[in-house]
Parts: sequence; structure tokens; C-alpha cells
Amino acid sequence: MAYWLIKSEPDAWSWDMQVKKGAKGELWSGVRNHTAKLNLMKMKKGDRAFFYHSNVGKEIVGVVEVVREHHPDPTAETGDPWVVVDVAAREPLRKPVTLETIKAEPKLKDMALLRQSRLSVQPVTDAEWKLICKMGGVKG
DNA sequence: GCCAACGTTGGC
DNA sequence: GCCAACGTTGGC
Repeated sequence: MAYWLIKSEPDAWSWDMQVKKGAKGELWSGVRNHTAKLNLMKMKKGDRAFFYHSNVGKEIVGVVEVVREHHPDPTAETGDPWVVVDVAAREPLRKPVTLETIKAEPKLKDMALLRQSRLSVQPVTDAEWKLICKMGGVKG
């Protein structure tokens, strides 16, 4: 199983809104960056991702599961190559892990979140995943 | 094919 | 509100 981190501005799409969609999940739409798109296309059903609130909060607030693999983004112009996956909320972090906390943890200094701050869909290593789950008080 | 200009993201 | 990072566009 692979692990990921997906970012959303809570004003546009928040964890609470994701939770309301339940087990059926919701399209992760609007990705317009090729690196992010490639990551979406690598996601498999059952993969997990951290749900990160950018701009407001700047913290990982929950864990989602990929419930449908990539398919065309209905919000894209016809003929454009953008894709979505469907993700469903799995569990909230008992204690959100903030960007500040991640920066303060030497083991997490190589996270894409810090290295490529603008990438909205990014991979997370097994070690990073386990550590953040522990910090956040979730099984993952 | 290079690079300046410009737009967007996202932290501060 | 500012600015760094970085992607895209368009002139040459």
C-alpha cells in the first residue's frame, strides 16, 4: 500500500465537508499541475492519504482512503488530460499535526510538504506515515 | 530553445 | 500584504 498527502484550502474544501460525504467519498478535483496529476494516476484503491489544510490551519487533520482510481476530471475542459480520484474520509487525527510540528521534527525534514511546498498531491514514505500517525494519535 | 514576464500557490 | 518558489506563456 502507498501513502500520500493531499492539500486543500479549507475555505474551498474542508475535512468536515469530506467527512459529510461518508464512505462513498468525493472526487478530488481541480488538480492542474502535471506532477500532482502523475501522483493521482499512481494511486491505487485502498491507498491512504493525509488530508492537509493549506493556508488556513496549515495542519494535517485527517486520513482518507482512495475508493476509486483515477478517471477524467469532469471540471476540466473537454480534451484536457486532468484526472481525479475518489477519496473517502477514514478517521480524523486525534491531534492535528501542524506544519510547525513537522518542521520541528528532524525525521520529517525531507517531506515533500517542506521540499515542494506548492505540490498539492505528493507521496509520503512509510516511515513518515507511521511517525505522523503516531504524532496524530491515529492508526492510519 | 532560451529567457523575461507574468500568474498562482502558500507560508509568513 | 508581501514574497519565494515554480509553472506557463510568448517574443525572439
